[in-house]
Amino acid sequence: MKKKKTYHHGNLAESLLDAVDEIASQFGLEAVTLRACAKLAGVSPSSAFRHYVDKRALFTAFATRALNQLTAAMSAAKAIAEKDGQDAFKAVGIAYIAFAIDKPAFFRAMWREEAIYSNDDHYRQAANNLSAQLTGGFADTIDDKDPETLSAQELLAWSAVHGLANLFVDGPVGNATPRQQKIEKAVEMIDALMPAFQPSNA
Amino acid sequence: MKKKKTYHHGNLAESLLDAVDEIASQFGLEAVTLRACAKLAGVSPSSAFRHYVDKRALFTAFATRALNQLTAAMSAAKAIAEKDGQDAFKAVGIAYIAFAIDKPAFFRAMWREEAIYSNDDHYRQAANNLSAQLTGGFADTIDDKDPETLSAQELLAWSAVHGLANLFVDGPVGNATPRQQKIEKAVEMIDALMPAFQPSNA
DNA sequence: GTGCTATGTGTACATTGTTCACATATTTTC
DNA sequence: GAAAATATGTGAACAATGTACACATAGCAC
Repeated sequence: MKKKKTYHHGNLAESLLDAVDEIASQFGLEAVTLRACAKLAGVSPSSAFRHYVDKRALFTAFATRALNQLTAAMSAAKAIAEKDGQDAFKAVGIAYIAFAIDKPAFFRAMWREEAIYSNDDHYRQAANNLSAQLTGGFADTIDDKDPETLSAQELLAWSAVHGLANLFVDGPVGNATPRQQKIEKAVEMIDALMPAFQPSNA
Repeated sequence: MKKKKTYHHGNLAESLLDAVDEIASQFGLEAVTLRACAKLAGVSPSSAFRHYVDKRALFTAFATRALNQLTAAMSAAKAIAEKDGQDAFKAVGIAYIAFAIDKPAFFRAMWREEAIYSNDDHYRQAANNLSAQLTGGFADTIDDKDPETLSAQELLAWSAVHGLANLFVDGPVGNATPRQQKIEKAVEMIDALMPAFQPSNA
């Protein structure tokens, strides 16, 4: 039940992502260094390049993973809300913001345009899925859809949620505020947003 | 009319900010290196430390400057809108998003929590001013105000605008879209938001 | 002028991303 | 099952970067 002390690691690509996860969680994204990741995975620095062409490629994979985690969290929140007969969008929006609050480094990693290859296929796919999950309550199709085709209301919904998440994580809002109060602020904001989604305003 | 070839530079602190500006504009934030800035300012690398304790401090100063530029742009847009009898918030919101589109590196620099000292006094002040300028149309006081005290509607307004700006700059929205279309999208989004600000929804 | 302080220089060092020739494991092929 | 081919990990090296420090030079106070 130990590490098989084999020369080959067996699952290094994943392990490196776990290392990014670990270091980013504890010390922030800026502290994530290739060498530290390699060390955490118990492997020499240069071995990372067998699995990722770049540090940037590693970050891209990590961003993709984070996007998928957030999408899953939203999906779970939606399922619960629907079962309880509550507003699905509200639940999904709160899940989005809560994720940003709880895992700021992950949230930052998802959108670091200059530090990832944002036209990577897997990354794009994950971003599309996230977009579809968030705006799913609005459109007829929950299918995977391109963020370019969002309606004004869908774009508004995403923007508001995404914006508050960013203001909490990287902005001057709620810096010294405990988590619970931030969530309440988020609920208030989404409540204030609801009138924009009345059928009469379509 | 040349550089006075004096041993002392005379205005290095500012010149270094100009260098960040220049490099970030041309090659992005990630390309900004202390040594490159020093070279651009015509000075040795170590001299930068006489004016900024850190690279991070330099970035903080640059972020502050960028915040003030954005605040000024919003202020100008507001003045024009008021003179023309147009909706002030809409004009200010568009100015915010347009700034992000036109100067993405500057916009990113403003909110890089992990790369700046976000509790620096000047930075905080600039962020407060920006907050006040954006939400000025809502509150009774346009005075400098703490972002913590924003109402739900003010927070919604900022979140929506900030969110779309971020989606354009670092997100999957509008990647291949020409500037003008992004602006139109922004106008649509803000239009969709307006019902949330009706007095009946206060 | 003589100091005092502010500002810029040059050298040096540790850390980082990355490369490359080499070593070792795994898989394929006969 | 041996040999060949391929995949995966290693170690030493390099250039670039942020930063420290002892020193040089400028500007100012008296």
